[in-house]
Amino acid sequence: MRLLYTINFFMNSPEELVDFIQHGHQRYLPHLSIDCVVFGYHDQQLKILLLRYHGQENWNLPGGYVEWQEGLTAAAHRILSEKTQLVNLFLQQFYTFGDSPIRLNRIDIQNNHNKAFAKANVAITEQHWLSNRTLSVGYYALVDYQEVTITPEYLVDDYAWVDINEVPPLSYDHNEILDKALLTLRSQLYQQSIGLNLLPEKFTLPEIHSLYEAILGKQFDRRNFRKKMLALGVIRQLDERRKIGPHRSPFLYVFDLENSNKVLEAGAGVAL
Amino acid sequence: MRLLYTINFFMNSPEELVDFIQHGHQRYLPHLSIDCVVFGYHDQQLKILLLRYHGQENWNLPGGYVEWQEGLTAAAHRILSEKTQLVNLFLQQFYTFGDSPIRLNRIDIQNNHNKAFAKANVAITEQHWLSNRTLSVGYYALVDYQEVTITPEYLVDDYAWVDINEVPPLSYDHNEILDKALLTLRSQLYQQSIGLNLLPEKFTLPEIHSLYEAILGKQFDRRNFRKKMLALGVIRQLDERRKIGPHRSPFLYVFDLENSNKVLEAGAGVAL
DNA sequence: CCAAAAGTGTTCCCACTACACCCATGT
DNA sequence: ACATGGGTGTAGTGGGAACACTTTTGG
Repeated sequence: MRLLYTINFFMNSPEELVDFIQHGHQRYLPHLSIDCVVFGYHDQQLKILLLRYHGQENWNLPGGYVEWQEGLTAAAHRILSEKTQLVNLFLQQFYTFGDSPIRLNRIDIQNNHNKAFAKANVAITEQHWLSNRTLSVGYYALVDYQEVTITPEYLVDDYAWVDINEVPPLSYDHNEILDKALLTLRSQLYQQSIGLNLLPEKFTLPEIHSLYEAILGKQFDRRNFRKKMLALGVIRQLDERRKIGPHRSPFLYVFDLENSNKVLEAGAGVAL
Repeated sequence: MRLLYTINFFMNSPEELVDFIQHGHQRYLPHLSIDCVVFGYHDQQLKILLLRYHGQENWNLPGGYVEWQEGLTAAAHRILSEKTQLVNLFLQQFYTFGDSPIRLNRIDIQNNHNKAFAKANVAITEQHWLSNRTLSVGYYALVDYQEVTITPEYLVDDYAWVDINEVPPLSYDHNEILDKALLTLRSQLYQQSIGLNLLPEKFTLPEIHSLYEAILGKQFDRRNFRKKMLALGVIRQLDERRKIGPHRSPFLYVFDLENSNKVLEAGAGVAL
């Protein structure tokens, strides 16, 4: 059962924004952020969620800061729920970024922030906490595309789901973060119950088939794919069908959680 | 060719220690550390390097802080070279730890530090930079056990190579870090040229066979193991043998770097 | 000659691949 | 009836697992 809550937002008024800029250093750890690569699936395409902040040209991954007394994983969940209203997401840490030039040199960051935060009428100086060098912990999330309701924050001018094959240049090193997330997702595809979070509870074989093709960027034989998924025991066929218009009704399947967990334990897990 | 350099040390005098405690916050990013799990192989056992700091009962993983203008990967290499004198190590980031109680609550840390730094005669207050909440980025390293020369820092009372099956309770959440490192190592064993860094340049089949058994904690059939390694193309048999006393002389093998790289590119890489 | 360790080949089975025709449904 | 998409089985192949005897060497 997936639970959907409506949660409290983050910065949805000019006052909250100014408070964030002026007092954020009292609330958040400096030098550390979290960036989330949110994968969604729709229309046979694998997409990611991008945000564009006020005054910036480039798109960004949704991200945020860690509170002083907050666990890292908890922070990732909070940040994501602030952007998507989804909780109980599948969320996986995959790498911490601290090498690219943008993460060593703070000039561009200061510049960017000044544009983004122009709405607040508060200048971000070189000494300001937001101008600090910041390392970023990358998490990827998997969401059921149709259940996500994006409620942009005050600072977010625009958001978009974009196909992973048509991702524009992003701010900072976010393209690099995305690339690594995608690599990780692909390598973990058969070890984690990936589809569980990208598909509705009941789905058809063609649906999960297309999903795997979209994620891995290649094609699979229908018959062999079904055999493999059943042999691995990650999905189970139901005795129901779905009506899909003027065509034969496909069977419905569900993820077999008991078996999936066994598969997970067997495959040692971690990758790079 | 592996290169061994002697590098500059870190804290090898009371003066440097006091300087570190008093002025470290000017040199290092706060709230962030790096911990390294150094795997070494000897006597058919997989071991890790542990340090014990002055005044502490428990053992620690070698670790350190990131300089303000230093890349994260560079910091990991620097920290490790300060402890082992080895450079050009295989070093792999595997997870960032920020959830366990010790990483949320700074009391114990302050307490520990006061014992450890007693040598310096400088009290670590609750406001001191070393008492801050600290997240840690985990790296694991693989070293050729016989080439490592440990030169303990001033603060390090003792060091030890301990079998991974006999690891005592460590400080902070270091046992958790070790567990995750080991999981990662195991899952990446056939994708990375792991053995390259744990064995001498030329090695016998029984040697690499025992290494794999030690890492994975289970046994493999000699004949099948050889077939698999040769089929994967990661090792190549030489026309030399090694004298090993009153027994048949085993052939020597080397890693086939050309082929290993191909294998690496093929296998998507990342895991967690 | 003996003890200890290394070298080597075959069989079996399962998992993955390739491949094409029939069925169901709504218009 | 037909167009569209879904469902299904078989044969071949290659890689992994199981398995035991012979050879080398120094003492």
